[in-house]
Amino acid sequence: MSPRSRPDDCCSPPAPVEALSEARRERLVALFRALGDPTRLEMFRLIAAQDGPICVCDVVERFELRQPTISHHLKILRDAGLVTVSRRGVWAYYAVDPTGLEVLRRSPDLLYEEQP
Amino acid sequence: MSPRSRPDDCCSPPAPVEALSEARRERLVALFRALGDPTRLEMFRLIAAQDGPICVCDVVERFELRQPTISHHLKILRDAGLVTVSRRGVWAYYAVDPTGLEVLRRSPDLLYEEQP
DNA sequence: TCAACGTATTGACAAGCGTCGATACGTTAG
DNA sequence: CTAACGTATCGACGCTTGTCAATACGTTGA
Repeated sequence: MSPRSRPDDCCSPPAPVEALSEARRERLVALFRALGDPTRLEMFRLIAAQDGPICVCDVVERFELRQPTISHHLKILRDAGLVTVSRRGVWAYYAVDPTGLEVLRRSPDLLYEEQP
Repeated sequence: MSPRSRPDDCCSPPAPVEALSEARRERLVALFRALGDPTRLEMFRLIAAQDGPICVCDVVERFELRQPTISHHLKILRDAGLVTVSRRGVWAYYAVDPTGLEVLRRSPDLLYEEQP
């Protein structure tokens, strides 16, 4: 029993929420975490603003961070499924991963319910 | 001069990207960071799944975390503009902040360009 | 073959974050 | 008024994360 009466509508049983599948939740978390850093946010915007893939060397030029740090951030964006990398010789080119972008677009709905 | 020739299209100057305003960037970062944690993601889903505001006591019941921790996460969601709180006596009720949800919905576009 | 270069990985360190117990604050029942 | 309760804040503690220097790896020009 409640040790105290509650307002009428305080604890009417809340609507049950189907938990996201482990995989889907982790995917979303990784995506949000990747964009939840100012540097990576701007980095993703830079990559997304290009017509085609952008060379890592150009990314390095745009930020006041050391090359290994840039590489580290790019890996996080890659692991989150937000960008893809392709190589031509020594050079690496990054581009937006349309799949990841689609997940981001649908994320508001994914937050509400499971999706087929 | 480059100490080495590059592939033809390696470093054609990348498209310039207008930096997000400090305020807009911080807002987005806070939003993404707030959702970039499994607990807060599920917490937001729980709140969003309700027809009306949900009592903190019900949120506490749904997670295997201590009440101060729940309160801490709710504050982060609040600061990110994702939820609002209203009080009736001792009880606190949380609900989705439509403004924050709208920012999330528009985030894919916000990533590309400044918005009026 | 070899030296120079672009990129990725490793290891280290400080700062930030998630969690907890303890406690403070405000409200309400008695 | 006072005791009990719901919620928020505080302080502390490991674990994670962002950054760097050093280094490894693979490619390419000579």
